[in-house]
Amino acid sequence: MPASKKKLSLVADGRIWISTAEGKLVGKGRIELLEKIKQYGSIRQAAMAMEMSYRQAWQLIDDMNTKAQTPLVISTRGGKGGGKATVTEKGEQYITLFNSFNKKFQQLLAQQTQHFIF
Amino acid sequence: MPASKKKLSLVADGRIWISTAEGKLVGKGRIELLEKIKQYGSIRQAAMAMEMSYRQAWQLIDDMNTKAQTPLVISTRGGKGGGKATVTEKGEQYITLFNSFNKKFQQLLAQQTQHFIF
DNA sequence: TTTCGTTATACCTGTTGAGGTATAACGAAA
DNA sequence: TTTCGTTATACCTCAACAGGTATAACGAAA
Repeated sequence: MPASKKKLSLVADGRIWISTAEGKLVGKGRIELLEKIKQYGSIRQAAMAMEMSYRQAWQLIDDMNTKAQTPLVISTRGGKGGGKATVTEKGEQYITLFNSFNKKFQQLLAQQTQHFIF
Repeated sequence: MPASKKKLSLVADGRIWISTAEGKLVGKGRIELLEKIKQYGSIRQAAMAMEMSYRQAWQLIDDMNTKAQTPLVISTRGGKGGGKATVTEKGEQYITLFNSFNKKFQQLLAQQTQHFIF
């Protein structure tokens, strides 16, 4: 088989998220951010772990807290350690909800990709 | 219920496409474009029907034809009517393939959205 | 050989949004 | 009251991209 006619492999791909009427609430990146905040207790450290600027992380959190009725992340500044951030119970719920949704989606992608093999 | 606490309705949302190693091959918009070309036999008229510039439509088609081994659209210029465009058999196959994939995806979204009602 | 509507392609420009930098605010602990 | 690391927020800039405009190429029909 010549290089110019190398077999074309097709892959089912996509992205998912959970929306409110105001638009996107949580997707893969935001959920990962929540998980890192839960792990480190700090927005800054979570951002660093994801190789994302603090500014960007903060904006994502602010957007989530604005769109959801209940804050998903609560943060305080000053004091020991300079400040901290914690994921609320509601935030945990979204993590669980999205991961379950995403698992089913990944299964669909894998299944469909199989169908693309002629 | 005060307006500030209006019930938050969550929706499972997302986008899907079929990729090659070179990246995105076809998604919702491109498939719709193929269908319009099939309908009108003209890139320009298909673009107009989708309220898209000819330029953009042409770029999408060129990208599809480049990434797929076989052209999905064949076009000729000059002659009666100024030129024309037809969707190839391969193009038709992608329309069918994607629409089937998309149907299952839409079912997943609907099903998941049900789960979001607490 | 002129007309016509389309395909094909080059070029230019404004915008928007991603991202960095800078700095104020904060409060517990020392 | 000083220190410290974080949260919170303003500001600026540059590149990438979307999108329009312009124009060449084309060939059947009149």
